[in-house]
Amino acid sequence: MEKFIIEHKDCYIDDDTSPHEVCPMVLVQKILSGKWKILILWYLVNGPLRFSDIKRNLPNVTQKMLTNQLRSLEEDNLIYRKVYPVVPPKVEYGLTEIGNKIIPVLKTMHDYGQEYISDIKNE
Amino acid sequence: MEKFIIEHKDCYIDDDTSPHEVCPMVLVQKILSGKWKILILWYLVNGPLRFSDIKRNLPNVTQKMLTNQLRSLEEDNLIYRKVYPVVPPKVEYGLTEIGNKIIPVLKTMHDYGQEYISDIKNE
DNA sequence: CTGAATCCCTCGCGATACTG
DNA sequence: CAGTATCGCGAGGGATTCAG
Repeated sequence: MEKFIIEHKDCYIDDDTSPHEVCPMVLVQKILSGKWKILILWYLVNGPLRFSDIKRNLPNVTQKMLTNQLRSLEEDNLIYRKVYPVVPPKVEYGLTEIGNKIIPVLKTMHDYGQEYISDIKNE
Repeated sequence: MEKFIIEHKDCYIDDDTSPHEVCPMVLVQKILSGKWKILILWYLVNGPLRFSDIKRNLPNVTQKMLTNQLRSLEEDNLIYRKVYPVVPPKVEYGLTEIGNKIIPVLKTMHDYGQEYISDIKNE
């Protein structure tokens, strides 16, 4: 919970009894904030991938940003990072247990995105 | 679709047949990017609210930012803005039709947030 | 009450180059 | 292949003031 010292006053939506409680929505907002986070997660749904695999499918991300976002997701325990001591280096990223639990969120997002697109087109 | 001229190359996840197609996940990412968006939407789930009502429950947001985020959500057609010609001014914000469709996403997010919190606590 | 207008600054993000 | 290291820009965000 280190990173998520969230002031309860950030959000009065969940009228939690205890003060200084974490608001779930604020938490999710923080976890998913970042230009490439949900795309990375979405891409890992089908199984672990190597760094280059992820990068290949997110052509507009720079190495720095990809590393950055992966580290952040790793800190939040959504993904794991496994280094194979081989040469050339091989690093694998995959969803953790708690990372897998976010899949429904991603799926719902994807459904909404498609619905949004078709709704707009039909105007 | 004005705002969402999304290069297909941003995302190879949905292997759409047509090039320059919009990736649903990129779309959702753009729609929800912003520090207060999902909190505002989540708060409007229970019905329309006045500006001051929203502000009261998001104590750390400034007037400028709240206005800013509301305008953005309005541009994306997620919320409507209704001005009552009275004095003092009364402005009401509520979910549009396409805004209502995002509720499942918010609910799933909220569930995940709670699960995340309890999982962390049990470590 | 609900804004708009300013000023200002952090930091997210990108471009580029270098390493084991 | 999978990273670090630097530099720097610009947007996102915050504090304050003014207005209808």
